[in-house]
Amino acid sequence: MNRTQITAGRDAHHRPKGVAADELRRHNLAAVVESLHLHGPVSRSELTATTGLNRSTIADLIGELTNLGLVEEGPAVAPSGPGRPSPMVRTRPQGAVVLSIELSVDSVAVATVGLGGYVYEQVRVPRPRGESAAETVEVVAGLSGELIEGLPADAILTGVGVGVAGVTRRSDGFVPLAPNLGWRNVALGEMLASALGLSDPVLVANEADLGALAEYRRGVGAGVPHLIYISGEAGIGAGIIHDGKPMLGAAGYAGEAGHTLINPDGHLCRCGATGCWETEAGEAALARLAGIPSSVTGLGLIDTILARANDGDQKTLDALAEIGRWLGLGIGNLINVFNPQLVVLGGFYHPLFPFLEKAVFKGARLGALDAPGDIADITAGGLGPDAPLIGAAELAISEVIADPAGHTRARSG
Amino acid sequence: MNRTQITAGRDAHHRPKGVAADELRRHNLAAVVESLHLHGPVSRSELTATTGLNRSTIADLIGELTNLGLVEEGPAVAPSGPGRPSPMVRTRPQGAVVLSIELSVDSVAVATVGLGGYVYEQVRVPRPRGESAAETVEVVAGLSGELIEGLPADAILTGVGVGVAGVTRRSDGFVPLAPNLGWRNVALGEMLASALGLSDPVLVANEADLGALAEYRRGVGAGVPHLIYISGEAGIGAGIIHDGKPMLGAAGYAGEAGHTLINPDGHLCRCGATGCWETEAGEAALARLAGIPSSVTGLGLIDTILARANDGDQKTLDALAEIGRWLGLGIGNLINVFNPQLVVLGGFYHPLFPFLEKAVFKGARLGALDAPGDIADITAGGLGPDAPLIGAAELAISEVIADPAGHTRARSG
DNA sequence: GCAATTTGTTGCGGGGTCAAACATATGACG
DNA sequence: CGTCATATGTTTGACCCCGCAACAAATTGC
Repeated sequence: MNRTQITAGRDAHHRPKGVAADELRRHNLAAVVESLHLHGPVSRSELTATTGLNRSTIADLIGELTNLGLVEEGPAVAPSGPGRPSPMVRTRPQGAVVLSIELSVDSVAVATVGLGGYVYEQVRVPRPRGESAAETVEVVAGLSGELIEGLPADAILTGVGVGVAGVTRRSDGFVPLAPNLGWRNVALGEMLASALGLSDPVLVANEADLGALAEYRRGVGAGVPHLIYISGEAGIGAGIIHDGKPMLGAAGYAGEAGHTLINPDGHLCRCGATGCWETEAGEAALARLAGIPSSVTGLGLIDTILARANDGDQKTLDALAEIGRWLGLGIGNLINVFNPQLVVLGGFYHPLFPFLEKAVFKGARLGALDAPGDIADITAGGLGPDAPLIGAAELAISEVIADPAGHTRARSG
Repeated sequence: MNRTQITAGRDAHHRPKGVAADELRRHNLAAVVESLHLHGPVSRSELTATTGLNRSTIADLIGELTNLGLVEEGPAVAPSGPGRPSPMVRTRPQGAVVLSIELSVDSVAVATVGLGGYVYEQVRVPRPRGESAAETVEVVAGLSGELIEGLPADAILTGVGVGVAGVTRRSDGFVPLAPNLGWRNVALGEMLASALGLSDPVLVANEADLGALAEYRRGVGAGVPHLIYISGEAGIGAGIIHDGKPMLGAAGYAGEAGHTLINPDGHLCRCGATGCWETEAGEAALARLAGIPSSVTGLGLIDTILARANDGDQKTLDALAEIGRWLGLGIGNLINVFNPQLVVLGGFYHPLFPFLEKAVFKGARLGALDAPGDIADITAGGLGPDAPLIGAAELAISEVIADPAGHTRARSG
């Protein structure tokens, strides 16, 4: 038995911060806006119930939000029982509109989205593999300009969200590595900001992370606080929502699951290693197993596979089962490590899911620890190919939600 | 181009909560106590600087904490320059003492720890493999009684923290599965609560999760908000700190990395699968490769290995290199997926680290994506074998920190 | 011993929420 | 069709919490 004072670690620079009263107001405004943004119009009295705040406080908050142009009150709906009807509160989409951009391997998409999730307009155009960052940015800037032109006169643009198929640094929108786009060390945030000519901040994030955010907020995973989104494009990426918040890691590179080792005796990967998850379960593996030349990629490949599978072509079905098996094994690993409630499949796994499903479940069960009754569900995404685009909008809108007063005040001054 | 309203998901039951003024006070009290608990005594003026709160507010907070018996002020230390000296503030250990318990495969340990990390007493006794939960609980309850007897008269016991080498459900301390202890469906929390005869809540958590917490709060990872702790006992477990908070997953089973697939052509695992991480890098693999009979386990095995390695026995060194290689490959996978700043090795990897280090780094580099300059560091733990025990204390003390006033009020009424 | 400096202390004011009283709008009932 | 019960918006006052400013106290340096 000993008796000692444990000394605190040397490099301990985390110091808890105090909080003043204005922080409280900001939090409560955010709670109201978030509730309306995610769950749509509700009556005032429902808001008091869900937030736990007092009637008078809610009235005050809604008053401020109305003045900010973010919220408006409609006529009361007839309640079920007696009592004074409570007016419906809803977001005012034009009060905060964001531009959302998705840069995928085979296409780029742009949308204008208002608070509450109102999509004003949306375009997607193909992108040739190998196009440079500068070229892609130019295309996107052109589309963006058109969409912004098309907005109503009273719409207030408050931010830009960008999803890109690569490793991103969120602090400044720098993309050190996007192997499937063929980009390296691209200052994407800056490039887009100057090409768009907007004063608004440009928030850049990884495509899979945004897919996860979108499916969590508006897709099959709505309200499921622990989920993983698997994005199958040229490579494999994962986006993780943990306890309702995006899990990004120290530098924002979390979820780079494509190059985790799963089969030391497997195939050689472009990354130099052998048996990465994406060499066994990715697009290239699918083409290889299905006997389709590697020159056929992206949508062309998936359409071919899908057509053959629907025709009952055995070689294709076998290839899909093998891909599904490896996909499932990798998912089992992620389930063990993250303990999610739900795994959502996006990218090209989405259209192929009916043919993958059985093998995926089998593979995942094999790997996942048998904590009884707690196996996560696996499903195809609810938003289809637009998940990352919607996620990019949500990313930008989150800034408004986090500080409704501050955000709107900043652009009037 | 289309024009639609995205509908929010059907099952969306997350509703943001509002916050009142008392929540603010609680937060600020917690900030002060946490700062003192983690970083030791500081002057009042330093507290105003680190928390960002006003002088008068800090005075008020310290006054309340002093009345609660959680904090005391000492004489002022001579400052460097001119000006009125500021009194030192420190935790009052006896104001909140917790009992911490660790149930490992080969030993059990008990300690009494006061606020600020003051260890009153600490015992560790061997545990025979195969001992039942009831037997282990009885042993632990006996030790706990002695340690509680030995506390000063004015010490106030506020909680119990338990670390156990198995899958745990935090809500009620239930252990559905602890394969390395040979336990299944054990209501450990309830058993300990009644055996100890204390009214305090018993918080049960996974050993690796607590190791991570301990190393983050008081070990080599102090202040490093993104770290992974790898616990090598009979199996392998991982505890994850993400953004300064334990990452537990939906049901608290996150980090069960031992049974992730890493080598489909590897050895058969007790879990029924083939090529799990722990069959390639765990204790059993070490014994197998070093040519030591499987009857030798735990400390006996490690001591033997260590002795032979120190003698320069080539077979043992080769075995360690092979273990280290697989350990590194698995760590590389975790790095890709979590993007931590630091990986801390605990359990039997701790004493063996000098012999594993080279192979571990090599293996981890192989798997980890080459985002330049962002490779996580890998190191042996700073707290040695007691990390989970310290973590269990931190877990229980966290309850006091989170709500200093509420917690102490509860036990006077 | 006096000025400069830093910090504790005290009193006041403002922001934010809550509780209670009052006003208003609806349904139910005779 | 009027009254009552019910639910909810509105207004007012109170309380809590924090920041600010003025003042008091304790130390250094000259």
